[in-house]
Amino acid sequence: MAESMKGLHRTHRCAELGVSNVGEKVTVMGWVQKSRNKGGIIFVDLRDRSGILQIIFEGKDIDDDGFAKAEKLRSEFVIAVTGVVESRGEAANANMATGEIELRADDLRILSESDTPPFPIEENSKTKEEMRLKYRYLDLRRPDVQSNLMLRSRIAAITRQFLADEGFLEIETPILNKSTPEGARDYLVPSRVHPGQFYALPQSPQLFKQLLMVSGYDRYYQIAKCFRDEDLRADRQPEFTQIDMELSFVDVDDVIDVNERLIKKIFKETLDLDVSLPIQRITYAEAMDRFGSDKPDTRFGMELQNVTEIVKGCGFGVFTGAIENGGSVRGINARGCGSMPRKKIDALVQFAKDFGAKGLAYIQLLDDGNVKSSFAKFMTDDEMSALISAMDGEAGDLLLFAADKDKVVFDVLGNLRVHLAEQLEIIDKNVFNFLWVTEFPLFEWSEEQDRFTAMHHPFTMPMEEDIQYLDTDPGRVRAKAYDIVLNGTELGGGSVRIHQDDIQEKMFEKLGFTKEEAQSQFGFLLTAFKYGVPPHAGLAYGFDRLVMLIAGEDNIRNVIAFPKVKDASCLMCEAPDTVAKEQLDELGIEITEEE
RNA sequence: GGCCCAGUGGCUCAGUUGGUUAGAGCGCCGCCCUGUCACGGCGGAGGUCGAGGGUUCGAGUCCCUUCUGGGUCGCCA
Repeated sequence: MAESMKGLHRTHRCAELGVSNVGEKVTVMGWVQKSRNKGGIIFVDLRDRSGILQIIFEGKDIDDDGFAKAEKLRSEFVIAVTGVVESRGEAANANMATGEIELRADDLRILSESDTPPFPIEENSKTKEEMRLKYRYLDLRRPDVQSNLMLRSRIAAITRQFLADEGFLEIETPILNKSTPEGARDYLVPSRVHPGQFYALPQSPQLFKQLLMVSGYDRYYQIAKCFRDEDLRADRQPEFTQIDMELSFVDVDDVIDVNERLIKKIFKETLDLDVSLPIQRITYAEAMDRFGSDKPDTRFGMELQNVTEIVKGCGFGVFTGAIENGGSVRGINARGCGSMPRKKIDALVQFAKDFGAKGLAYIQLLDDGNVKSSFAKFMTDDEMSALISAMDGEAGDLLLFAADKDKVVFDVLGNLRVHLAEQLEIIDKNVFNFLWVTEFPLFEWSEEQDRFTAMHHPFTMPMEEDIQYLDTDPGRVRAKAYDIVLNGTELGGGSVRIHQDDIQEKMFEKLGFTKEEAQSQFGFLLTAFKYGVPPHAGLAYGFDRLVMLIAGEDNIRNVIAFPKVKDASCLMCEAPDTVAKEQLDELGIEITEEE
C-alpha cells in the first residue's frame, strides 16, 4: 500500500543533516537500508544519494498507526519521515558520517513498498556482475556506484566550466551520419525514406568539428557519444563518451597548453592532486625504443635495451636470423627474478608467444653467480658476458630477449614489461604519471590490406620537415599527432589537421583512394576546404577511461550508468532484439533464415 | 574467430581419490525483545548443483557438447 506524499516537502537529504541541525523539525525521504526492531523501539537506517541517517521510532513520539507502519518496514521500502533531529549523545556511532545524530520520527509515510531485492544494496558488493547488470537500477543504488556517477558528473561539469572560460563553444553534431569505410566498423541505421540506404552512428565527431572550424567557430567542444561496432574489453564499450575539442589558428603547443591546464584542474578538483606542468613529452620513436609501447607506463623502469649490435655476430641463429631479416634483438632486465622457477619462465614465454613472438630467450643470473640460459650453448663466454653487461645484469637478475621484426619485438617486450611489473607488484598505485607522446608516424603499413593506412586518421598533418618524404618514403613521415597517456593508458589523442588541399589530396593518394573515392566519401569536406580553412587542430579524450582512472576502477562499466556486456548486449533491457515484420517491411529489409 | 577463468538455495561460497539424506554465512518468513547500528534470542522455509548427452552399480565431482558472465589475443583509422 503506497501512500501519497501530499502536503510533504523534503527539507534535507539524509546525510546533509548534522549536529548543527539538532532541534530542527525536518522531513527526509529515501530507501530503508536496514530496520532493527528492538520491540518497543525501532531503528531504521534511511538511505538516499547523500548517505545514511538513523531514524528512531518510539511509541511516545508517534501514534499507534505510525508505529505499526514502522514495524512493517523492510529493505528498500521508500518512506518519508518527519521528526526532530536529536543528538545521540552516548550512543553516537563513530563509523557513520551522521553518527552523532538521529531523527526522532513523529510521522511516517510508506511511499512505496519493495520486494526483497535479489542482492544486498551495499558498498563493496561481492555480487557477480551478471546479476548486478541484470538489475542495474538496484546496483546503481549502491554507494560506490553512485559515487562513481557523481564523480563522472563533476568531471563533466569541471570540463564544461574550464572550456567555457577558455572561450570554447559547446556545439552538438549529428548522430545519424554517412558511413566511412576507414577505421572501426560502423553501427548502421536503416533509412525508411530511402530503402536500402543506411545512416552510420558516429565513431567520433571528427569531420563535423573540422567543418565547424571552417565555419569560424574557432574553439569547439562537445561531450560526445561515439559508437564503434568492435569487440569489447574492460576499457572498451560499443558506445562511449569523448571529451572532443577542436581549435583554429593553433599548432601542437597551443593544443597541449590548454589541455595541460584542463588536466591540472580536473585532477586538482577531484583528487586534490597537483599535476606539475609542463607534462613530460617524448616522441613516439623514443617511447617505442625505451618502453616498446606508444602508451608507456612510466611508473616503473625495466626499460628495453637494444642489444642488436652486441649479438649480431654471435652464434645464436635466432638472433642473427632476426637481424638479417631487418629486425632487432632487444631485452629487458627483470631485477631480482634470476631464480624464477622454470614453470613461471615458461609462462612468460607463452605470454610472449601470445603477442606474436616465436619464442623468448632468457638468461638467469643466479644468486650464487652461476648462469642458466636457454641459448648459452650457441654463444662464446665472451659473447655472453658482453650481452649480460649490456643489459646491466647482476647476480639475481632475469634477462629476457626477443628477436624479430621491430614491430613484434616492441609488442612482445612492451607487454611483457607491464605484465612482469604487475606480477612483481612494483607499480605504485598512488602515482599518476602523465606523458605526451608526440610525432607519431603518419602511416602504418597494413599487411592485410597490402597498403599504407592512416595511423591516426586521413586528415592528420605531416610534420613540415617530413613532407618531402611523402612520395619517396611514406613510412618515415612523422605526423603532428599526439596522445596523452596516464599510467600506461591512452587517455586521449589528437592532431593538427591538414588544411591545404594539395597535401590532403596527396594523403588520399598515398592511402590508395582514387580521386573519385575520396570525393564520394569526403566530398563535402574537400569542397568545404575550398572556401577558406583556418589551420586547426584538436584532441579527444576517452571520457569513460578518464573517470575510471580517477575513480580507481579497473573497468569502465563501473563508471557508466547502463553499460553493455561482452557481446554488446544489455542484460537489463535485452537489447538488441528482433523487431516486428511490419517494421522491417517499412524499412525494406528482408531477413533470410540462417542455414 | 582463438585461448584462459567462473557458474552449487535469494546473495556469497565450501563440497576430499566418484559413494548414505548436498552444507555454511548472510538474506528471507514467524514469534520474542525499549538504545540498536554486522543488534540479539528461539523456531522455520528454501536446491532438478547453468543446460543436454555420455562413462559408471553409483556423478555436484570424470568425458563430450552447449549456454551465460568475465579476462585476453585478433579487431579497435
